[in-house]
Amino acid sequence: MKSMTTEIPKQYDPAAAEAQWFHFWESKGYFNADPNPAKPSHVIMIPLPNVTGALHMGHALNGTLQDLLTRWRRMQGYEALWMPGTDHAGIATQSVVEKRMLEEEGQTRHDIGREALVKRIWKWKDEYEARILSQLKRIGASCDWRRVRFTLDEVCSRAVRQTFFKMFKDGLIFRGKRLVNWDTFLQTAVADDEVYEEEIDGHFWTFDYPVVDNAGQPTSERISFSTTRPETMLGDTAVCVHPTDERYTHLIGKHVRIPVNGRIIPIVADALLADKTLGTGCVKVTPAHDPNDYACWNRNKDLMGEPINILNTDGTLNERGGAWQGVDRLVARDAIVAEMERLGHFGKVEDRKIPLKHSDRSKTPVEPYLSEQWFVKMDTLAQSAIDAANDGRVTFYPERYRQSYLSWLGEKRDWCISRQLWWGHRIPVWSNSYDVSELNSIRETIEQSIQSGESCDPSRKISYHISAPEKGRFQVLICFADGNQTLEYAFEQLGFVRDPDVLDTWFSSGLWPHATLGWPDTTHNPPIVGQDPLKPTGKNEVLPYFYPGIVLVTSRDIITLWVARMVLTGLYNMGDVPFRHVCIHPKIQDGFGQTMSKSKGNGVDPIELIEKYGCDGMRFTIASFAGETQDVRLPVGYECPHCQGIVPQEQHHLKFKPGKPKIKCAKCKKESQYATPNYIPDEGEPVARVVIERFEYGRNFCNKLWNATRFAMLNLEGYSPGDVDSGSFAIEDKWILSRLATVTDEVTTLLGVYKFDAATRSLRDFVWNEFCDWYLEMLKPRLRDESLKPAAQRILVAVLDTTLRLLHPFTPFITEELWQRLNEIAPVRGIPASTQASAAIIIAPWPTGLDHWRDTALEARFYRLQELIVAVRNVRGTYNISPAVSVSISVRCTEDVAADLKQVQPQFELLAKAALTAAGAEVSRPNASASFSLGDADGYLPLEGLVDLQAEVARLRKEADKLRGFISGSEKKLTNQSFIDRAPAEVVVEVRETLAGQQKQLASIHEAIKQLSGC
RNA sequence: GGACGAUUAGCUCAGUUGGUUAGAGCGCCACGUUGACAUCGUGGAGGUCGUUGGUUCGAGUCCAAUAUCGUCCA
Repeated sequence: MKSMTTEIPKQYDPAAAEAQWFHFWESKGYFNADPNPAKPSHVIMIPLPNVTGALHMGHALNGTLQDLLTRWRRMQGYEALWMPGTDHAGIATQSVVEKRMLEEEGQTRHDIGREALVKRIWKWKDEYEARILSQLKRIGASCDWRRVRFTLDEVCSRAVRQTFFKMFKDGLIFRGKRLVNWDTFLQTAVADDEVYEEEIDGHFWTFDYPVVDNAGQPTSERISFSTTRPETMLGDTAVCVHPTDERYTHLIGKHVRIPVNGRIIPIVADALLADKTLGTGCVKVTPAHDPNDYACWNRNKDLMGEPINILNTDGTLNERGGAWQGVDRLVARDAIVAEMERLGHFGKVEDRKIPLKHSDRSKTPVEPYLSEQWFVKMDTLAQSAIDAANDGRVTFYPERYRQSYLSWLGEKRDWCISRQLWWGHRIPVWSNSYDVSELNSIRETIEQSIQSGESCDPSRKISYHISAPEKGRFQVLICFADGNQTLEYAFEQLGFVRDPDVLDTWFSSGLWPHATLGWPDTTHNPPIVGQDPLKPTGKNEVLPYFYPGIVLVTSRDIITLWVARMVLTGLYNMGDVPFRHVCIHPKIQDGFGQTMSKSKGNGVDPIELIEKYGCDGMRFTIASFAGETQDVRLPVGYECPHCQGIVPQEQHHLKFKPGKPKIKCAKCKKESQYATPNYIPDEGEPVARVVIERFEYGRNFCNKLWNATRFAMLNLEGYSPGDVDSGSFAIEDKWILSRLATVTDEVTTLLGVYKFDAATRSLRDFVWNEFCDWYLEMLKPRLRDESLKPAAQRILVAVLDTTLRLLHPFTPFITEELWQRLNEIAPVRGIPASTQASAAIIIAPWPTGLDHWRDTALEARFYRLQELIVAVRNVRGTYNISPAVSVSISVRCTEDVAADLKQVQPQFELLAKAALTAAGAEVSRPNASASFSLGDADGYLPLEGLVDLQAEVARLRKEADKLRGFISGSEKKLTNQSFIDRAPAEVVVEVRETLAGQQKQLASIHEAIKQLSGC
């Protein structure tokens, strides 16, 4: 047993502990959560990371907080489930894979086809999912790994299919037109977050259109407008002026003729689109190719007629282009300018910088393009989610984020759910069109098919919609519920074709909270890795036990995209919200205030920091960031591989440059390659690795904790468990127990409202500034005294035990390591009565019921002692007295303070290297002594030969000056009649008392100055 | 353009309902390797709280305006 204590190394080795204990926890099944009627459940659904790439520090923060909460609740006795998984992330992933394919093989998706592309993306997904999950494990994530899900897996797919079917049947899904960002190079729509804006050199042309009379003949008037895209005039459906623009009011309702194609279009008034103060005040309206124009068209549909699409998918003009059909839009642009000039409708042209949206994938300009899309009707769904936040079923932390959630939902804009991609959940709708004469026969065919086959309830397998006839034809849309492949095939034989589009990624991730629990399956529990075949339960016990969850932990940018969708789909499918709390945490930025992201190339891999600072050090630091207000800025550095000097990251280091740029160390002047997501360093080449010095905060804290425990263990020789009579507690025992009780209460409360930063500070201050700096120091003499040692050991072990448990959610690995070591030396511990400690800290109970230790009066008394000791140290510092030299001190003070002082007399030597010679009201000032005053206690240090009279007087005068400042502030208040009259009585009393104390203190200092100066 | 947040010590950040002349970590200065810890200890220097105006007996804290930065939505 004794050998154990001497083996403990001086420094904590994070890598060893991390490898050992993660495996231990997982193999013991401590992460697993299963329905258990004896316990309340606590559920957190991970904000599923995209499989596009590896995780960065933003994810590490998110994961750390969820793990912290999960471990905390688990210790509190909850059946704590943290559900892991990843998102297929439609366009993002497909685009990464396509890009790589193009770079490495020169192939596009059209070269290899849908099936082959999807197969490749699955391969990519497998690789990155594995990487992501292993990163999460490295940060200590105590997810129930048996339950890991993927949005395209069987379980999630069933939920998607069922939700779509239900919505289709309920009439919530419809087809509609919408402007999308069209990539003419890749010939696909791209999402808003896949485009970036870039200024290009362009032109700003001014033309005019002739106003025509009712017969379509030109009048003498013309109306001028300017544009950067003249070719779109082929698709104009109106020109627009401001309704109060006097230049044009007489023209509103009249028409103009487009000179290049002769089409007659109306002049409309729209206050939102036209701006009197800009240019001519008149604009052309091309709803099919401009979002603002499209919005205008929506407001003025009746006046304009249908939007006119002039483009083919490859960016050439279509049949609406007339003479320019088949010509690329940019070539046509110049031709049309020339034609307008020839016809005499050209005004002028000027050069201008034009902000233009580009596709992130092809780097080519995108065209706004009107196309057919699928939508979900949002009115009632959005309202249900609004109600849930308004009536408190869903609460936001911090509260202000409720606003962005509500205002976004309040718009109730229909949700466009189709994407022209191959990677994702394919829309389960088949369509075909028929001549009106076939209407009855096709309806009959469908009805007959529904009745056929062995499937039970016909209304649950098929839902169809027949459109209103147009030009003698109508369209039939059929949505099949999951598991009707035979019917799908049968209808394909009839010529029905499945929609090629896939669903928006958020459609599936929005179902995450209930889909992962097996919904809509009511007869089986969701599958679990390692439990095969499924245990036949006859019902799904997991879903009702774990739904609804408790808290969603995420960052603010997906409140609308994801949080709102989960709430409304949860209400729609389950009839209840998916979680009660939404905890919004800060975003991680680099040293320049830019949010960390893969595309910016400024992301830092948490693994790099874990290897440098230890997982617990990383976690503790990151938890200390997670407050309610600010985002977190992390200045990054590169550690020179030659001399370990730190080169601060500069912005140019983040920009992608071809080749392998080097970084130069300012210290040793050597160059080296550096770690960046932009390239892989050469094999065997020395690399400057990423460091973030702020993480030393957590690493140092862990080392401190390690050594405090090490100290305890080195002093546990001969430890025996046993009861400790609280009557025998020394003042420092009572103090540390009172502080421990207070901190336990604080941390518990703070975690409950997701104030991780404050909880972390509270713990650090307690461990470092109270437990280590004061308590352990004061305990040293007792641990050397054989008669006092047994009780001191028991209290020390008990305090340490509780402290480790409080820290476990923050720093799981080091606390488990120390707990296990403590279990070998002191398995039975606790005060006043001792009990057998838990076999692992991860399942140890969270500290509760310590309130009876709290004693604020005692804490105040102890604070007076600390002040005294600090004052002595201050004097020592001033005179530069060597720590080897002991001084003596006498204190003039009240008898209460004297009694406390005498109790801690032995520690004075250790804490201030001062021998307390006398304490009490009768103590007088010795000659040639330095002194200090605390108001109700004055200390004297005889420093024969050490005291420099002049220096001491100067020091005291400085003190006195400072006091006078305080005093005049207090006096000023008390002589202010309005203060006396209007301030609350207790505040006035407080100021009076403060003033009295300050005056007393000043008097003591004056006395000392008087004596020293001998007058 | 709208909404929200931030602006406090050289750096990164706390500061709960307005109440002594504002705190922490890092960095800096001085001293110190005393058997838990130099990833350490002790002491110290250093901010008037972006700017302007207002409310109040009293403002870092509340209100208004303004500047700058960040984020989301247009």
